[in-house]
Amino acid sequence: MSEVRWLSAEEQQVWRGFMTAVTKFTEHLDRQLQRDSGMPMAYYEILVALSEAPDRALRMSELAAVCHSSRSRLSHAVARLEKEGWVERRACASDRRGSIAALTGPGHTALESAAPGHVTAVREHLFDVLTPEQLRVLAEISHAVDSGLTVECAKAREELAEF
Amino acid sequence: MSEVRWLSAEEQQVWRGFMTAVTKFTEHLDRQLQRDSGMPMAYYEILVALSEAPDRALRMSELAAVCHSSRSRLSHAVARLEKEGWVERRACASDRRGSIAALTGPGHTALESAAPGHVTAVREHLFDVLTPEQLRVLAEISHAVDSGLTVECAKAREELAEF
DNA sequence: GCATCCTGGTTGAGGGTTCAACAACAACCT
DNA sequence: AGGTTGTTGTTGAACCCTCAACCAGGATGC
Repeated sequence: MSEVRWLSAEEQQVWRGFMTAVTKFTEHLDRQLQRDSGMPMAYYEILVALSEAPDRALRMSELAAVCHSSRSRLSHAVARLEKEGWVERRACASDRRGSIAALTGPGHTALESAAPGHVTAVREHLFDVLTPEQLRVLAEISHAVDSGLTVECAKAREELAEF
Repeated sequence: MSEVRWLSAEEQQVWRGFMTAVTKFTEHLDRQLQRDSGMPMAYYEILVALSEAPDRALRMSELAAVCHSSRSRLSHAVARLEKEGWVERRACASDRRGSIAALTGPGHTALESAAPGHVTAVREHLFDVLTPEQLRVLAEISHAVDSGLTVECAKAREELAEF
């Protein structure tokens, strides 16, 4: 084990500022969606993913990949969305293990009525407060962080594969 | 009500990339801390806040403000931390409603043993993957988003005050 | 064919968060 | 003093997520 590379004072400031902003931002979006449309953001994203898929339907595992969600989480979520009448489950023809989640009519309606408020919140609190240059860099940053984590996952898989 | 300003294709790309990165990043940190130290990140931040306070103690409401947490959440969290033996509650001398949360010895030890792993994860997946210029802009962005939300809160309070 | 392993999906328990309701106290005003 | 209002903190129910365990079904090897 090598020495821990602690954060400098400036780094701590950036770090805390970043976490504060992200926390407040996502909490704001989540609360807006919950209050105005009765669904958490994770569920909104499931509906969006389904609405954009061919036939508005996806296999559970594909849906999980698109939403960056665990299979377990998705299973619970779809159960809840099904009870709400927004999604229905179908059997998968080609693989009898498979389960297909499909957006229903009411589900599509719910999504359409939730979208304006959500998009407005995103625009007002993200796009409206940033300059084009900051947005450009934000895209870079997101990409860098994301691939940093993807590399991490690949490394973890490699380590597992060593045995 | 005016028209909804929908996101353009480029904006959607930035938005989704950003959310993906943030989600994966925070989930990674949370999992690391939970796995290696048995606490979620929210609890780590409570311990940090206490450790930096005079006498390693803070009133619940101040602690909530520092941690950007609701009073309810903090109350539940401190109850759990107390059961763990990491925090203890004391009465507040100047205000009999008040409750003071204080870091215990074991709590400080737990924090010290959790810190290296957490800081390392933050460094590896945030600071190491960004250029100094990107970090500078990230600080700007965080500040802009944060004050955008703070303005929002002030506006909400004003509206309430109109009645 | 069949044993083994892997994948897709679900389930239940445990824990964290939110929200609304509440109790206790402080502050203020008359 | 006494009533009203505001603040502090807690509680319980409902909900969501995580983790580990599990079942069913495909895939691979012999």
